[in-house]
Amino acid sequence: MSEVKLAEVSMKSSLKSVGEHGSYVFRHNLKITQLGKSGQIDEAIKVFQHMTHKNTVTHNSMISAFAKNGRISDARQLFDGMPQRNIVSWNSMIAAYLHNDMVEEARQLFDKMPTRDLYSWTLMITCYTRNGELAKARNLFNLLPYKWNPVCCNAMVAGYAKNRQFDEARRLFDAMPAKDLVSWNSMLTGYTRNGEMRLGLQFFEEMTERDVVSWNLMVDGFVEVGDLNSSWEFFEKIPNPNTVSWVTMLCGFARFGKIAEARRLFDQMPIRNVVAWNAMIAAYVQNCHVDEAISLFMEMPEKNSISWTTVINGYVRMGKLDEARQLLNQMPYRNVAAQTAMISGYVQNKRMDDARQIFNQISIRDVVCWNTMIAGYSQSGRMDEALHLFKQMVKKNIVSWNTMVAGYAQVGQMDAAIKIFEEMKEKNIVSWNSLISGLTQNGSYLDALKSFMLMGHEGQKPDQSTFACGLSACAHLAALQVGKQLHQLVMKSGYVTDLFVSNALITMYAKCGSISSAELLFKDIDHFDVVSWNSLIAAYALNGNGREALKLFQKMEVEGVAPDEVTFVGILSACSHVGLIDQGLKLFKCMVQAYNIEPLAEHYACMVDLLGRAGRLEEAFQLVRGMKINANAGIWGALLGACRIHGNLELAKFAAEKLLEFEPHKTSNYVLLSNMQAEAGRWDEVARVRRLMKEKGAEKQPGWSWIELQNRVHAFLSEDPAHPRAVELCHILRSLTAHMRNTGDMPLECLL
DNA sequence: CTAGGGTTAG
Repeated sequence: MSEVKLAEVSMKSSLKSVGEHGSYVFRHNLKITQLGKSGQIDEAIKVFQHMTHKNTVTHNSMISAFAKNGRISDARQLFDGMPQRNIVSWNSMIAAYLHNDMVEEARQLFDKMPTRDLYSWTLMITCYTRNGELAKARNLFNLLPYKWNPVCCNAMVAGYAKNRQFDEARRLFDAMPAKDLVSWNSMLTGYTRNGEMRLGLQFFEEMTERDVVSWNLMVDGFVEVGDLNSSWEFFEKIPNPNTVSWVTMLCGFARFGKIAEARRLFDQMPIRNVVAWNAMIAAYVQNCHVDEAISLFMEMPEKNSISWTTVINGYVRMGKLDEARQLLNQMPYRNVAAQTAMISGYVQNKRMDDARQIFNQISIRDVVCWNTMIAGYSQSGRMDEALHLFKQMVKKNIVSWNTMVAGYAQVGQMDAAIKIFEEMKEKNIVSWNSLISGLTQNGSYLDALKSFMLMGHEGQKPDQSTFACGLSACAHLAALQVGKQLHQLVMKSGYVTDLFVSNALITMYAKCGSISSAELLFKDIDHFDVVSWNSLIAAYALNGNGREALKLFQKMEVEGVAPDEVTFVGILSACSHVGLIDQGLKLFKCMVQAYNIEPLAEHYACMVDLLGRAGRLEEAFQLVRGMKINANAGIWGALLGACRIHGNLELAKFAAEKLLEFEPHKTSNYVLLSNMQAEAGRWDEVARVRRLMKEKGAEKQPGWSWIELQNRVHAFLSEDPAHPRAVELCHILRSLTAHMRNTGDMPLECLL
């Protein structure tokens, strides 16, 4: 009721202004609309602010101008502060949200608005279909009194078609009493944008009337599926190609590296607008011709913010950060996209302080900008700063959440990662993969597999990354049966050809001791990479088949595949396991001299192990002392182990002390040292080590063990009374230990 | 001033 009155008042006031200042207001309203459409938002604001008389239409025009330039919060502020609102004001604000992908806000406004018209309903239907909520869109559509209005109907057809509901779209399309060109093109868009070019072509031939949009859709559709020949064939047949047609074809060439063809098109174009110039510059940037991009940028008559952003991105891609920064500084109206490109450049080069400086300059930041910054901090391991920004963010999207999960996982803070993951309202495949890969990388293999299962229950299908992580977890658990099941799933899913997956499969079979399956898989791979070779080499090394590992290494050299640092970790450990001391030393030398690979801590650990096992402790120690890099726990652990075997107490003490600097909480290190002291009868030292252990707060870490039974992985915590069959288990274990003692097989813990 | 297809470029 009150709204009707309000509308009347608004009507009266606008009639009044027509009388007194009519042409003045009308002129300026039009100006605002034009400036808004052409991207000159600052000019539009100036006109708005200087107007002496404004009416509701003035405000509505300004809302649309803001919306078209991404200034959604300004639009809303204006909407909220308007003296009077009519139905167009509401519709314009809903449209503003729709065009800025803020479907939820649009819906809230739609629910609140006092009266609705055809515009409102059509807007909302589009909102729902953009969000994939087709049922809700259809419900609205069915309620409409004027649903056979072609505009409204087209919105529904387009919604179905874009969401691959071709049958529903077609049914509605066929039922339409009055079809226009947009109706036909709406259907066609569904096919071409979804890569269904067979159906698209069929439909295109059915069309009684076509315009340049229809043709452009076909050209772009063929580009999308990588069929450049058909694309070109259609492009040449377009009766009156417009700039969009030319640019679409140009981009098609650029995407497939045909830069000369793209340039030829650019030169032949009858009209070159800013978009065309930008497309050509982007074509050069995509194909790493930054110099050409720059010279074209200099030449172009009129530059917009996209032109600047493209060349800045070009420099960033080539790692020329200073040049990029210079351009950014020269840019007349710096926008978020350009600034974000710069931030992303700094982030990639771990220059977080420079990135932060740019970030702080930006007044209105978008999600991408925030996410880039957060990703930068998490990739640098600065999770506190990442979290600080994350909490400050008002509008987070799924990428923001995923970045945090991955960041915490990377620095080993899995509790924090899980907490963020569980707080997520919406999860996608990346969210799950971040969690599962985090669990795998941090040694929680069982939880990784559990999450893999849970993901399936929640309706998310695994992709190549999920499979690679799941298989890696199986490898570490030596869970052959579960691994085989994953293999089955991989084959059904069609990811068998993925190199990461194939390599993970090889490693899984190898670590589960099924070396023949690993070999079989290796033979089946079409295009292997160095990782495939490494996987099988490591497989042989792990299974004590050092000679086979070395043979494979030779074969790899014969086939011209350059080994990398991981390859050498594999073959050096193979040599160590089999006791090929001289061979190992030779290969180590060869790695440095012939392959120019700087030895990593892992390589030194292998060498220490190799020399240590052979009793050449002094040599091993000299090797460690001569290293350019810092020693790590692996190296000192290997040395300590060797000292243990050969009873060198002095060196053991030294190695143990170093080792405890890295792993002060690991009980087994103290136990090893204490046992050695005990064997030597140094009881005072034994007591000292025990004391040290208490001081450092090292506690006995519960040992997890696992076993596969009937295709399920069962986990056991040592001294776990909670296990339903603990008593039974202990009984069996005791008899097994006794049996092993009798037969001479010593259980592991008796060796310590 | 607000709604449907196409807007190709960052």
